[in-house]
Amino acid sequence: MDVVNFRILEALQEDARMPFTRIGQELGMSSPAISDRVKKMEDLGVIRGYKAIVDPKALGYQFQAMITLRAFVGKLRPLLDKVPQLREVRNCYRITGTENIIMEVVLEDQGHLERFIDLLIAYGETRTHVVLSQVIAQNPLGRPLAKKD
Amino acid sequence: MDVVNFRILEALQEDARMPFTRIGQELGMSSPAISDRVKKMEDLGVIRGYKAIVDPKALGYQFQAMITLRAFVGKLRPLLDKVPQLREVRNCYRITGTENIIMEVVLEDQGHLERFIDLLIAYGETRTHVVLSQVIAQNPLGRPLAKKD
DNA sequence: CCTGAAATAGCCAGGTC
DNA sequence: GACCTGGCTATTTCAGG
Repeated sequence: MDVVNFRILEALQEDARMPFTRIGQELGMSSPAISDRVKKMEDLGVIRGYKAIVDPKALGYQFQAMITLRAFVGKLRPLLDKVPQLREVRNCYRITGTENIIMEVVLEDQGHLERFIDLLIAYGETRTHVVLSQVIAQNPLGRPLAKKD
Repeated sequence: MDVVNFRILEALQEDARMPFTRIGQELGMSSPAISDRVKKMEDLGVIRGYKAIVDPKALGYQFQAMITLRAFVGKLRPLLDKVPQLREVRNCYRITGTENIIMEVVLEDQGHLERFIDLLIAYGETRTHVVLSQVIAQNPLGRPLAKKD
């Protein structure tokens, strides 16, 4: 993980479909060299995949929300098993603090939001924060300053 | 936005580098047809880009955290202006509720976490939740059920 | 939306430092 | 080990229908 790899990561986080030839041009390298490095980063788990970023609003999801949940005793495990089946959940984290879980969800309308919360209250006490706007979205990960290869 | 477009979105959310030829094969269409549809979805803002998904741990970020912040009076605007400059912030949302802001951050170590919180307390009251594990990561967006094209 | 051709890009040797 | 070049294959892109 030298500086070249971080330049490659930077490019691919900005546009995952950018051709290796062009990345190579900007770095003064050939495309096989880039390809080798990318494959190695994929194998090492540094690169976990490539995803299209889709706008929920454009698909008809009127609301986005952050929901924290404090699980009832014995209900955390069942919830963790349930969450992967919920299409509304885009991201879900186990966290420290009085709440156990925080998830980012997309909802089609008010009724959908209500039904979703109803579903959750079987597992714990929830707190819902409707998203007003996204200030930063998928900011690329840079090189850790403390990192000494 | 018909069912074909949603199939394409599904594929590209799973792997943004999947060739259009292969997507076309699975849908019984030619690659130019896929290309046209993708370009149209990009122009409409449905597809906002393509990003490599990078593992923070593999880069040397030891902590990930969700931080909520309740801004002091007159401090929300300055914070919103500041946030885009912070490399630690991967996502940041304005939300409803007693807190105004929630952000997802990556930190290199304990000291980094401390410095970052110190920076934030100039703007408001913070609550930090260290991420223990990510239960769901970047779950693909599906077709809204209520959507009637 | 298709086909078919042209331009690009990715990929597999083999060779160099 | 990391990189380059050359040639082959795959993919994208562009035209016309």
